[in-house]
Amino acid sequence: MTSASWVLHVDMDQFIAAVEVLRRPELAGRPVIVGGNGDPTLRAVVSTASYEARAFGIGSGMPMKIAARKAPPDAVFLPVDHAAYEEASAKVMGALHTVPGVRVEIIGWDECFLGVQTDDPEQVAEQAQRAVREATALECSVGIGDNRVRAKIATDFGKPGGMFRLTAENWFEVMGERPTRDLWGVGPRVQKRLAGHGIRTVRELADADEAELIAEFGPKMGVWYHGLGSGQGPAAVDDTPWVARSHSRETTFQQNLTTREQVQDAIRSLARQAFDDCAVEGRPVVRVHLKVRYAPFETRTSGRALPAPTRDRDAVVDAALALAGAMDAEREVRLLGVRAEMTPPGAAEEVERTPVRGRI
DNA sequence: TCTGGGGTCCTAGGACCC
DNA sequence: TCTGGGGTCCTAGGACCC
Repeated sequence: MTSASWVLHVDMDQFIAAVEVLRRPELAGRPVIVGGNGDPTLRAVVSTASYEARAFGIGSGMPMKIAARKAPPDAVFLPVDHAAYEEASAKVMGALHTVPGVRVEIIGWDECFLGVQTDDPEQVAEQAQRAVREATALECSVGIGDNRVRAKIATDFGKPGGMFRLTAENWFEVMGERPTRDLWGVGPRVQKRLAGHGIRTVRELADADEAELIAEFGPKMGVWYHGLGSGQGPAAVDDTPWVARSHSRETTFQQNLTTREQVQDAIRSLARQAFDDCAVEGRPVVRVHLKVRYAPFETRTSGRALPAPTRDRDAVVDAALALAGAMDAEREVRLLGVRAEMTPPGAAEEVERTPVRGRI
């Protein structure tokens, strides 16, 4: 007998908030909001809100000031504690590796794909949930699909703590009448551009003229979006360890920077940190990017190749400063970011890439 | 009403080469 | 009257995801 190939998407429920509640059981049942340094009067955004907080309309990505306004009196604001989440994440991924027969592809702190050959994917999903629960006392949801796109989208239908199967068989029944925005990889911009062609639902996207989509989005993304309408996507799960291509450091200033000296000092500091992150990996830096958010809210980015790959920190700092000079950093600045891009991993064996934004 | 910090990949268009 | 055609490299910027 031959068993079928399945993709499972495992997603932790309210991961960061759950980790916090785990070490402070007295917070259970209360609205918990984690973001910035925990002070909701400062410029920062919410990393995760517990389900109790979400009931008040608070969600991740929301400014902490707004969250504070919406939150009830018994809400708890906590600072982000990366080390704690990394530790919990490692335990979760370790537990998933113990599930028999699965390949694990980690795609974030609280998310991964499992690849498995089986005739009973629900049973594997249950094993995964049990393994995670026993190792960490945390809950997760599982999406089961015949490819990555369907598995990923399925997960939301299983939340919290459950599972859902989405395949070619029930795709249109489940997704057909939903807005294109519900598709993984379609954000507000693309949703709008699709609407400009009269495409509002998933089914309309599937039925759209591919040539029209290619004209709008280009040869790769046009074809990709069209396929996305019918839930098409890659099914491979790759468990080779992820290799970073770049590292960046970014800071939002509580008080806007107003002088050239302030801006240059900040860029020097950020460039050094970004360089050091690359140096830890032992790979030279080939390119520097700068992101500047001017007051009130205009953002500009720019990048420049270094004359040659370098392990010299000062060369990277100088390149960042030169970019700043070219970017009119005279104006009032509220955010700066410096990204250092490294030589590509294994530049020789360039792999065929899936054309999807973000990490699929 | 006020918008983080960490990433990846795609497209357009100009420069340059043959 | 118009100003090749194809390829590659680079910069700038856009969009998305967690």
